[in-house]
This record gives sequence, C-alpha cells and structure tokens, in this order.
Amino acid sequence: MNAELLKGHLDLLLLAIIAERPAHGYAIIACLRERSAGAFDLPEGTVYPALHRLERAGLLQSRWAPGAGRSRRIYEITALGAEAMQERRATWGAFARGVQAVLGGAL
Amino acid sequence: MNAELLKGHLDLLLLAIIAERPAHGYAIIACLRERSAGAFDLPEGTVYPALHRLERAGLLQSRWAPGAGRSRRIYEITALGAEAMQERRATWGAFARGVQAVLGGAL
DNA sequence: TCGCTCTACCTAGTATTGCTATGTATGAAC
DNA sequence: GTTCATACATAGCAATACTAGGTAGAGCGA
Repeated sequence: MNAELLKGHLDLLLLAIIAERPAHGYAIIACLRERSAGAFDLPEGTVYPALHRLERAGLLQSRWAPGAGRSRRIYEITALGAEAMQERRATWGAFARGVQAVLGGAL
Repeated sequence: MNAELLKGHLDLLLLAIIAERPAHGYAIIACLRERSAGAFDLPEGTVYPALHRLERAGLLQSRWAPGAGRSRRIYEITALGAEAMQERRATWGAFARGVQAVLGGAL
C-alpha cells in the first residue's frame, strides 16, 4: 500500500478503533493489520506520532497501565473525539462516493 | 473537503478522466467538480502541477491546441499511463475496502 | 551467559504532495 | 474600459506518513 494514500484518513481509522474499545498503540497496529487483512500494516513511526497528535488535539486521552512486560499507554476517546469521528466518517463517505462517481463515469 | 484527504488519490482521478477522453486542465477541473457533485472543487494550483508531474513520469503526454480564447494544452494518456491507472484503480479498491473493514468492525 | 525475538514505546529528519497566492494572456459582455 | 470567464503557470507553504534509529522488559534456546 502506497504511503500517500493514507494521508488524512489515518485519524479516522485510529479514532474508530479506539472508540470501540480503549487500546494501546501496539494493539492498535495489530488491530489495523488484522481487520484490513494485511492492507494496513503500519510502522510504529506512523501510528505513535498520530496518537500524540490526536491527544494534543483533545480527541484522545491516555493513561499508563502496567503490563506483563513494558508499561502500556492506553488511549481512549474523548467526547470531542467521538464528535470528530462522526464528522470524519461522513467526510470519508463523501470522499469515497466522489471517487466512485469520477471512476464510474470513466468506465 | 479537507486538503489532505486527496493525497495520493489525485493521480487516479486525473488518469481516469483523461483515459476516457483527452482533455485540457481547465476542463478536467470542471469535470471533477461536476462528476463529484461539487465534492472535488480543486484549485488550479493543485491540478496543473499534478498534470506536469504525470507527464514527467510518462503517464500522460500533451500537445498545444489553439482554442477560442487562449491556447489549450490537451493531455492524453499513454500506454504506461493506462497500465498505471489499472494498478491504481485496484489499489483504490483495496484501500477503500480496508477502510470499510476497519470502520465496519467499529460499528 | 549471550544473543535473539517479541512486545512496547519514542523521536528526529525526510519526502511527497496538495494548497495559497500571484501572475500572465485572450475574448466577450456590460 | 472594466469586469468576468476561460486558460495556463509557478514559488513557497503546510501537513503528514515514513525511514531509521534508539530505549526497555521478558522469555527462549544454544
């Protein structure tokens, strides 16, 4: 999967996963890989900065939790984040319909 | 429509439109706006550089044609471009399915 | 014990790419 | 003769995903 394709859409994916259930970064990466059947196999350098960005924006909040090995940072969605996710879902729908409309016309 | 969403997907849209029928930049912009029902109302500073990039990459070729007013630069797709378009269509499909799979799991 | 692997986190720097702003040019309309 | 629509172009900006590298704990096999 090309690098640029994801731009602007990553936030929605992260918000959607975390909205369903609070999770830590590594688990989110695994979840994305599994759900997309390998299509989204994102490097850590992509996901961690994005999570930090979303937290700074107030869409997520995090807490540290001790784990079996190293401590984990658990992210959960905020009220603001839930709102933003709904907006981004709608935007994704409009975007995908737009692309289909352009491609469909070119069949 | 947010700026970043389009990243990486613009090439496919341009290739698809030009593959259907050779066209000049301004007409492509109008076509995108119409087909997407206003969702893709792209500024010229987005489209022209993208067309130049695609031509440099050998996916498009252009010729100047005199028009009613100012001369137009007509782009058409190359064999390489047609191949690239098929690939990018498939990639778009995989991407869209991937997003749906992630979002669907979070319903 | 040493190295390897898996989990788990982090960040500096890079590259790509779409957008803003601005400029040029033609012709029609008012 | 100014404005508008058509039509092209580019320099600089901003956003963001990725590369590459680092830290750290725990288990496993030679």
